[in-house]
Amino acid sequence: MNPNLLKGNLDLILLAIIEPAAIYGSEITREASERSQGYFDFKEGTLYPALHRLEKAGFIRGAFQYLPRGGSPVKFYELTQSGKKELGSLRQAQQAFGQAMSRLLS
Amino acid sequence: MNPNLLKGNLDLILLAIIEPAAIYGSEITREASERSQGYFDFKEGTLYPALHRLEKAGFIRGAFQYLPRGGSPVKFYELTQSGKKELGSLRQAQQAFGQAMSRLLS
DNA sequence: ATGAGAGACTTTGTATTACGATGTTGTTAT
DNA sequence: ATAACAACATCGTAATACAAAGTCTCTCAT
Repeated sequence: MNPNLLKGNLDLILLAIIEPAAIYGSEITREASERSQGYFDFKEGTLYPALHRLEKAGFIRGAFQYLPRGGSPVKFYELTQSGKKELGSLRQAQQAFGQAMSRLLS
Repeated sequence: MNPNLLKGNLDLILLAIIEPAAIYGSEITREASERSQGYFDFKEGTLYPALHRLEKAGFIRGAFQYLPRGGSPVKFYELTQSGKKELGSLRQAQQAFGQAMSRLLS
């Protein structure tokens, strides 16, 4: 996979995955891989800095929490109000870009 | 427009525009803008380095040529054989990425 | 109790790339 | 001759995916 194709789309993907319910890091990677039928496989160096970026921007909020199955606490992320707005914007931007691309390539 | 969305797609766009017939720099920008109904507006600092990169990679071949209407000679680019292959690969990669994205976002 | 191991998270450094800004060159018009 | 212009070139910067290495906390077998 061309890494550059992901640029600018990663935030959208992450926000979209977090949107329906709070979820933690590693699960995001699994979810992304599952939903895309194995196409996406986020590396740790990709995922975590991106989550931090989104949290710092105020689009998501993270909190450590213990899992029922035990083990170390994991960091659950959920969308903030501004994150929902951002998700809408990103969806729209992506659609516009896609349209422009398909017009251009046809 | 989010500049990052363009990352990884610029090469595809340029090769696709150059494919049908040899064309020079500024005209590529005009063509891209026209075909995308004004969505794309490549800056010089975006276009020319990208063309150089593609030329260096052997995907396109450039040659200065005079225009009928006079003026300074402009650099016409055309696709090489390997450039046609690359264009095919990029089209395919972009389609796969798009599919993965739509699956993930739906 | 203790050490090994695993799972989740963090951080650092690197390469790529779009882009703004500035400069250069050759041509034409005044 | 000078100015204006179009096309092309180049440099520095910021953003970002990613590989690699490290840390931390808990669990489990010995």
